[in-house]
Amino acid sequence: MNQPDRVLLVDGYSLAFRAFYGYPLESFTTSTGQYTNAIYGFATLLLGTIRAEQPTAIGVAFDKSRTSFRTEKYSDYKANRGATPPEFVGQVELIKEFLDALGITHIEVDNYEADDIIATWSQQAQSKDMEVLITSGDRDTFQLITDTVTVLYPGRNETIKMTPQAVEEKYGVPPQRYPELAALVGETSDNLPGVPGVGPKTAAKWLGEYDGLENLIRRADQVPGKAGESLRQHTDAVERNRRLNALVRDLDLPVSVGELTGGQPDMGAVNQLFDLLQFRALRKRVSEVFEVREVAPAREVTTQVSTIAPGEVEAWLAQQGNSQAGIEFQGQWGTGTWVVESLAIATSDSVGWIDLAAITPEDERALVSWLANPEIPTVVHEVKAPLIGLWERGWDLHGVVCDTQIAAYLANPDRRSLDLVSLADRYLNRTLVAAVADEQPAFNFFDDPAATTVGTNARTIADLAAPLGEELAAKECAELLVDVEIPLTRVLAAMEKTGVGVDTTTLTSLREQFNDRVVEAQRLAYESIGQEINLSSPKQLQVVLFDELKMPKTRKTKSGYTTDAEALDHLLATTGHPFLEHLLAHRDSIKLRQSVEGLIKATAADGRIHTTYLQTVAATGRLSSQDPNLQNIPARSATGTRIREGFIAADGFEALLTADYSQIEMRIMAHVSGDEQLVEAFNSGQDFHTVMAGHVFGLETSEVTSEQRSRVKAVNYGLAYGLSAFGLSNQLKISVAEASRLMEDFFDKFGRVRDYLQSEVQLARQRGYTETILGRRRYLPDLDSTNRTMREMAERMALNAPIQGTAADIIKLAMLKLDARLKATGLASRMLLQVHDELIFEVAPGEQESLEEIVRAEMGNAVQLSVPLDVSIGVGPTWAQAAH
DNA sequence: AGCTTAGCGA
DNA sequence: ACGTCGCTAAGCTA
Repeated sequence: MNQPDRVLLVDGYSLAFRAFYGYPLESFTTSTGQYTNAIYGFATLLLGTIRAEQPTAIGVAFDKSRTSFRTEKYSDYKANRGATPPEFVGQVELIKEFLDALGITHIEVDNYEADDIIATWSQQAQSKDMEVLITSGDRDTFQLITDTVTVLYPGRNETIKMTPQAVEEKYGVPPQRYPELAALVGETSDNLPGVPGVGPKTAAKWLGEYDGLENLIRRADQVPGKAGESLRQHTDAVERNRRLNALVRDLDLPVSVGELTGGQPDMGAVNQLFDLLQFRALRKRVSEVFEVREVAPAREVTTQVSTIAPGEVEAWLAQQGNSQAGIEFQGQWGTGTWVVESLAIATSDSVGWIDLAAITPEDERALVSWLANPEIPTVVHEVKAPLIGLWERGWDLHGVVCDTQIAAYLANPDRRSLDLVSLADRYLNRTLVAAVADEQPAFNFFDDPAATTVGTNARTIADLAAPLGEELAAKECAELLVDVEIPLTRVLAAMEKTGVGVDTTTLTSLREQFNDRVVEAQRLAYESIGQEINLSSPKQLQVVLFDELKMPKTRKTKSGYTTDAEALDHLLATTGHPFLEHLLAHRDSIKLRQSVEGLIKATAADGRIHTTYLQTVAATGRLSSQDPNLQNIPARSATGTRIREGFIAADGFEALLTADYSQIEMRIMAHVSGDEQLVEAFNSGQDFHTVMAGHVFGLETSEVTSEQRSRVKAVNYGLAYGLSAFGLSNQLKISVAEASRLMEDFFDKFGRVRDYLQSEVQLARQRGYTETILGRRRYLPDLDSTNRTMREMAERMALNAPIQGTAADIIKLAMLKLDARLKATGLASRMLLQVHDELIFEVAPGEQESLEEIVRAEMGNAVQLSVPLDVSIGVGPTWAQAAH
């Protein structure tokens, strides 16, 4: 290993503090409330220094705590320092994460300060003939300056390079005497008073005349004047100061200076961190700064990919035996089409690429039976789309033991980058070059350019199985993957492939109707303000509402005042201006028109809409639906519900059937909390919210008013979300005091619920994660955040994740059971959609009764809880009419 | 292209 | 600061 010859030593806290005060807090706050000014500034300053100084090795030292051997010797040491601002504290860990991502060493040592670490490194460096640069805002480090040791000291506008000459010039003493001067003068920032009446000038003069502090003190009686008198009276303080400001140069460090490196950024980790911190421009700086220094960048692994020629597929597959294989499919999928064009298979010792356009019938037979063989364990990344592609060909894939995307999601469901490039970087420390579309591949007659890309991905997928498997095993989520998520992928694939039927005529007519409303509302709106503005532009609306019409200001947003429906309603109530009415009507209609428009556009050639379910997005374990989102089709307003009239059963089917769990989250709450009254409320068979209200207000159910019922209902629903009295008061339009009394009444009667909620957060804080009934975890490191907003948000997540996640678990189990049951009974009816707590089916002729029975049974018995899982079912020719 | 605001669902 | 989890569309800014 090369000896570094120019080492940069950084006092971490010192630099972080300088950054904290140098960058305004208000401008550096993420949307989640995380402060980032110190991190941003730290990164900027550090990268700037690296760029300017080009060190070959870097080490960062942190103070381990506010106490050290110095405070033991002198309890007032640095005692004048105010409490560290809480906005700063939370950023230090992230700064360390940033350093980790850059591959820069940072250490701290019990009982010693960062400067002592730096002094020791500096000492070690000198015996190795290395040049040393120190970044520190503490003047104590000046004692380390020599011809080869320079301190980069932050000045007002620029960093000053403190060399021996600079110290001599500024203070009149050589660097090694600087601490003697400081001992005489005192150091207010360290709470070390010096000799009163003695400043740097006198001190420097004395040190020169008497040849150092030791001699000065020995001959103190010869020092003339008032200052001399003062010195004699404060000799003890001076000696104490000198003892305390001497840096320790022979610490036992976990990392010696020779082991420091120049850093090697892990761009995956940097990007992940910067995503979190919402930094953008800084990424480029990182790569620029480190590229200039020619740090070995990519751990690129070249994969040898063999193109399996037509006619050779069978032999090649036979050669692979039944060993575990990673598969990458290449093709086109989305909006109702799924085409697999080629695939690569990676086993432990080879990678083969097969072009499906060029295979022989014998090849195809061999490949089809290889893919369908459940005895061959296969690993795929994001298997759902290509699986449908295989089905389109009449093929199938069995034996999937791991979907690397889902596995990575289960390991940490809050992670957003689950693409292969990120996983390769994270788990294999391997850089995959993302395919660049506009790059012209060199022409090669024999090798398809797809072979290399697809083959490399297959290799990566195969290699990811082990580390992901280990992580899941350690997190006890392996069964969840194998028994639930992977089988569910097949069920979802079938639902997507089937799609849901729409009646284009109905939708088109709806679009017309909604459009008429839009036009009319717009006309009236323009009329009422005497001008034409873009009603969809919050910015233009603000001008009209607040500047021109001088309406009272609403709640603030980042760039002005909100014009959301709630605020407009309020303005309408106070001002009665007709514009607001028309504006709201316009908003409403334009939204509906757009929804219908989207559905029409999304209708595939087969007259059906094929949504895509995302299995790895929602941090709680829910599914999400995309392109189009069929999980947010209007349901609450009468007009909105009309859109559901456009969803119909296809020809050959007699109706749609919807089945949903009633109050599933409250039932889960009853089960996990074990609250007897809550359990009983569900078992009573009476209206749940009314029974609950009866308990809360101490009334017979028959005496409960609808007002009381709706209040308790709001509490019921809010509970699982970590509802606050404020939130409840807002929702019910009652005072905070009233809301908090209501919550107290509730918890008085349902004490076990309160206990459960409290213990849930406590357990999550202790373990670092929450858990659902199936062991699905969600990691919540922010439970320990020093930032209250972030911590409280994490606490609400900790309350909600087990409930929402368990509900997701339950319906996933129900879907699996239903799928199996439908197959086993040979019914032609099929499952089409999932909307969190609801499933929608297409009923085949004559099957309504048996389907209803099966659905009720499998959904109701998906798991056994201490309360029944109530399922309500509706049937009708359209989704609207199948509602109940 | 990416952010902000708004609004729909569970 | 003040209830969780999502997706989409539009306007606006860079």
